[in-house]
Amino acid sequence: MELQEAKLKYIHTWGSLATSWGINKTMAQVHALLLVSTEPLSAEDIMETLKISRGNVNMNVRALIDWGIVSKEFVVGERKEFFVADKDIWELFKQVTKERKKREIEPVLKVLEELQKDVQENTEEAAAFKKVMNDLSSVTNTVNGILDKAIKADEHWLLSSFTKMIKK
Amino acid sequence: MELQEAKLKYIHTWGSLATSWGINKTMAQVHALLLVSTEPLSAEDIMETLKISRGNVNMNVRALIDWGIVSKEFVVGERKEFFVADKDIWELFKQVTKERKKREIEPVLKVLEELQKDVQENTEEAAAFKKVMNDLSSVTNTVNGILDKAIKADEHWLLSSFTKMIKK
DNA sequence: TTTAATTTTCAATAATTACTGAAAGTTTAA
DNA sequence: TTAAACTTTCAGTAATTATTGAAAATTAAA
Repeated sequence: MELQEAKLKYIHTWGSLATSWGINKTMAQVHALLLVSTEPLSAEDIMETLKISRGNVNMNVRALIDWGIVSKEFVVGERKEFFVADKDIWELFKQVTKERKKREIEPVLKVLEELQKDVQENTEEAAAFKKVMNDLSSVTNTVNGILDKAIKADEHWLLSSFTKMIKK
Repeated sequence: MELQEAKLKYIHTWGSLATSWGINKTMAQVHALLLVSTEPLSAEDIMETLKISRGNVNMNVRALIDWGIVSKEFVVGERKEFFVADKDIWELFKQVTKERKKREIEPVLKVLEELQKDVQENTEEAAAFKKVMNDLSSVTNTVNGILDKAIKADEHWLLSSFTKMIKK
């Protein structure tokens, strides 16, 4: 397979996979494009390669910057902005984890705790409900703690720790 | 807060949170409803509580069964079907993890490996591309392995192993 | 069998989400 | 300054995804 063909295949595959992860297709494609680019790309470059509008590029690049996985880069002699994606995949994983944790897990914990606290009733049914809320909190907290450690870890450490843990 | 009110609040909150996880809102609400029900529920019960159509109930209950987190239950003297959700939250977490792994992670690995293999070119650019694909595979494989262990673990073991690991 | 109860399917439609493109806003070079 | 280059915004529209509801299929009691 030609390199360019492989790059495009990666970009398009990534776009469709993203959908199942609850991530906007175009956002995933823009990120994929920047990830396999050797050079920083301008809005025009992205528009042309992905065949999307300027507005769409702007919105999605902005979202990627907001997620902390793409940054602006200045190119000498050029007035317009260029964008790059960090090529360190472990960093990428950690950053995405950090953001999803903040956006998608922490709000869950808040609601679960609130619901347990607010029910005063002392019936058996209320106890069962509180237990479910409590168990949900407990599992979510465990996962959250593990993700916290992953975010702070370097890849090698994480891998080796898990290997040890798993062998036990 | 009244117990019934709290249950409804949980059901609705869960529905909106699900959206950000790439999960259908109604599917999440049906599951939440079954999770906080003390009794098995019929399609009618679900229709009334969530104010949705019979077709919608049927499709989403079916999907939940397919995910392995809801099951049919027969009620003596009743001809129609009733549904229940397993109340063990750790089991729920493992089952969801298992399914998402199968549906959303394993296909990624397949594509990444394919793309590395298929590029013959020996330029510097091709090497860079292969490195990105390889790093993506490597991180994904690590995560996949961890999830595999989690799926087989019981909650207490996982929690204590992680605690030990983290303290080190 | 027949028929009534129940479940399933799926075309039509509604709701949601994403995208376009042009106008408004901002920046920088002359 | 001013004007060209560039970026941002957002109302309108397109594309996608979810839901309805009624007809078809299935099941089981009479």
